[in-house]
Amino acid sequence: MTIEQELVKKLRSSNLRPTKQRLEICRVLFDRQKTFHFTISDLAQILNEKSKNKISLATIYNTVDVLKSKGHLKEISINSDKTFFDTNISNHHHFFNENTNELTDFYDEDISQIKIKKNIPGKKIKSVEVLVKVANNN
Amino acid sequence: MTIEQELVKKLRSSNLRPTKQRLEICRVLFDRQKTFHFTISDLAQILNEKSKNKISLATIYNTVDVLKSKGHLKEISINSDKTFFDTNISNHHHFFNENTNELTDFYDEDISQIKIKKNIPGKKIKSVEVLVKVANNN
DNA sequence: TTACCTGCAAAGAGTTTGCAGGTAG
DNA sequence: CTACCTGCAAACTCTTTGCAGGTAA
Repeated sequence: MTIEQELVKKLRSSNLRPTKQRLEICRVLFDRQKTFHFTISDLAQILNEKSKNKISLATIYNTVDVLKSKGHLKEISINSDKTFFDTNISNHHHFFNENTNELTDFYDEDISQIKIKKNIPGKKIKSVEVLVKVANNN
Repeated sequence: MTIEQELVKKLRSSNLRPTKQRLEICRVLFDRQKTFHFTISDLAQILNEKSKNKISLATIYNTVDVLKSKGHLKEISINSDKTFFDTNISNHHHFFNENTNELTDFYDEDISQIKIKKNIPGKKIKSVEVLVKVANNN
């Protein structure tokens, strides 16, 4: 399957018609090697630089929200004025660089096995995410 | 030391004069047995119910921000439209109940020891926080 | 008295919504 | 052709700021 076909499939599986705006958004998000951490304004800026015909913020918000609700994007739990998203939807963890506000992924193999010894009656664990905040040594 | 004196001390150590508005805020935050997780609007609502003379939102934001910057409150990393704070400033972890949006603390003793095997050159680890999302079984 | 504080309202920033015109199927 | 989609602007929510009058020390 070509990348373009995969993008169309992602959109269709989200009940979204593959319009040219949405395909452009999906290319930025998913046609890349490394996972991508972004805010809506990051994404809007990249889209504006890439193509001359600007895509409305409303369309970007709408598309990202639907992709997230369908599990193609993950929202990252970082308190910030803006909402962060991640194209890596697997269960993984983050370094948050307090000096630059940059996020870096890390995986279960980079951390000792986590076992939660306390449980909440009637509740099921949905995810376990570790956020490691780092900063310059000085 | 009486509780009232402790509140005054907290404010003074934050370079804030103990005005009646700020004392009222501090009473809600710190004069309690269990730790308190809240958003600014939670706090404002409690303050408004408690006393008839309403405290301005600006004052609440300002006071909470200073208390946080001085280490008397902690900001919790949860992606939400609102910012969450915690009166428990020790290093600890959270359950986040996706059904009710409620937070519960848990401590190092409730989780296996966490060892980060990957490190970032030139950076020092400031904190390691685990967020466990839970939801109803159905 | 002087520096700091409060409340209000206005301003900002991020996000959502309503609607008229446009496009995929 | 019809249902869905887009862009724009207005609306909304949370948070910050400016300022005139008030209060702690």
